[in-house]
Amino acid sequence: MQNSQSSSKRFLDIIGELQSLISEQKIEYGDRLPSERHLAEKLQVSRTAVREALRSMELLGLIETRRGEGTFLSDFKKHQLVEVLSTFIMQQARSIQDVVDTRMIHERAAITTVTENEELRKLPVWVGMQSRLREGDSVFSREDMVRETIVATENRLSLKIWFLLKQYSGVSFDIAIEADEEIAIVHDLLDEMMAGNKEKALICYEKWMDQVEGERRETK
Amino acid sequence: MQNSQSSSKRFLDIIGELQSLISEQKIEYGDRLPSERHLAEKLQVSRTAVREALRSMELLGLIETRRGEGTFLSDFKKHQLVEVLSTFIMQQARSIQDVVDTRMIHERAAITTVTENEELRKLPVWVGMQSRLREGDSVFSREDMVRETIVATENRLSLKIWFLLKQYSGVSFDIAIEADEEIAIVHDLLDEMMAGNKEKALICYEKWMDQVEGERRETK
DNA sequence: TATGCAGGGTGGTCAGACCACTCTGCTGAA
DNA sequence: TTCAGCAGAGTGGTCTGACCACCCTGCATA
Repeated sequence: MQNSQSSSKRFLDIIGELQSLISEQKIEYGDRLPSERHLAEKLQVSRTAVREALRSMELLGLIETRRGEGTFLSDFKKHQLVEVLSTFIMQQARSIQDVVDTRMIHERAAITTVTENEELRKLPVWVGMQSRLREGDSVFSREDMVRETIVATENRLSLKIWFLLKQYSGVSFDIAIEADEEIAIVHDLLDEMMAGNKEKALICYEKWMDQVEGERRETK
Repeated sequence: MQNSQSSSKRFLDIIGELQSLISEQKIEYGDRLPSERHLAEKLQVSRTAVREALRSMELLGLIETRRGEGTFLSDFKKHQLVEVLSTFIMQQARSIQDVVDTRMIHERAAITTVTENEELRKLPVWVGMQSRLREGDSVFSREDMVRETIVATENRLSLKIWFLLKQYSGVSFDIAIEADEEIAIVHDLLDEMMAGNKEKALICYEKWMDQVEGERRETK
C-alpha cells in the first residue's frame, strides 16, 4: 500500500488505527480493548507489530495491561511516563530545583489569574476552604489549596503539568497543615485572593513557600 | 529472578538497562546505539523484547531508528510525542486556548524572573537583541526573543515545557518581525526589563501578545 | 582509475510456539 | 441441593528463527 511512502513507521500507523478504533467504538477510560490477537487479525498485521504499538502506548500511560485479563484504556493517572522521562529529560534539568521552580510558576500564575478575575474570586470553594481551616480540618492539605486554585482557572493543561511536577517534587507536600503559623498564612492568602489584592496574595504565597521550605529542611 | 516481583513489566526493565548503558558508555545525542541483536545478547533477552522497549522510546522521541543504519540517540527536538499526546491527552484540554495560556504562563514567569534579578538584567544578550531590532535583522524572530528570556532564567525544565507548547500553538510563531509597531513594542519590553520595571514589562508583553493575536486572526 | 556488484550488517515484519496468569463453567463430592 | 475444586479457554509475556528491505563497504572487473 502506502508502505513505501510512510516507510518504517508501521507501529505509528497502528497507534493511529487504535486511536480511531477507540473513538469509533466509544471505548472509555477503564474499558477493555480487543485482545492482541484480535487486533492483529483485524488490522491485518502480526501480533508482534500490535504489541510494539501497545507497549509504546503503555509507556505513555495511555493504556494498561494485565496479564491474563487484557488491555485497558488507562485513566491516565498512573504515568510511567513520569519515571522514564525523569531519567532522560530531567537529567537535563539543572536540578530538582528546576522542578520546584516550575511548579511554583504554575501556582503563582493560578493565584494571579484567580485574583484578577472577579468571577473566580466569588467561587464558593474559597469560603469553604476558610471554614475547613478554622475548624482545623485535618484532611485539609497544602495540596488541596493549591490544586483548587489551579482548578479554578479552568486550565486543565496547566493542572496536568502541575500534577506531574508535584509528583516529582512532592516529597512532604501531602502533609496536613498542623502548624498554626502556616494556617494563618494560608488564611491570609485566601483573604487577599478573595479581596483581589494580587501583590499581597503573591507575597503571602512566597511567605508560605519559604516556610514550607524551611520546614522541609528541618525534617531532613 | 525478581520477575515475579516486578511482574510483567520486562520492557520497562529493559528501558532502564538501556538508560544505564547510555550513561555508562557516555553515548551522546546523535550517537549510534548497539544493534538490536547485540543488545538482545548483552541483556540476555530476546530481540522481540528489546524491540518493544526501543519502539516505546522511539515514540517518546528519545531515540531514532533508520533502517539499514541503526538506532540513534535522538537530540530530542523531533518529538512524535507531541503528535501522539495531542490526540490523547490534549483532548482533555479544554481547547487549544489552554496551550496558549500555559505557554504564556511560562513566558510571563521568565520575564518576571529576569526583571527582578539584577544579574540577569545585565546580560549582554539584551543589548545585542536591541541592536538587531534597530538594524532590522530579518532573522530575528519572536521566538528568539522569548526563548532567550527563558534561557536566561536557567530553568531548563521550563524551557523544555515552553518548547513543547510552542510546537502546539506555534502556528505563525516563527514569523520574522516586520511590522514597525511590533518592533517598537518589543523594544519597549526590552527597555523595561533591563530597567527592572516588572509591571511595565509585563504590560508590554500583554500588549505584544494582543497584537500577535490580532495579526493571527487577520491572516486567517 | 572508475564503475558496479556482492556480501554483511541493520532495522522491519512475520508465524508459531510455549509460559504464566485470570476467569469461568462444569463436575463431583458433601 | 450446594459448594469446593478442577479443567479449559482466553489473555498477555516471551522467545525462536526466518525472511525482507535497506545501507554501507570493499573487492573485482571493465
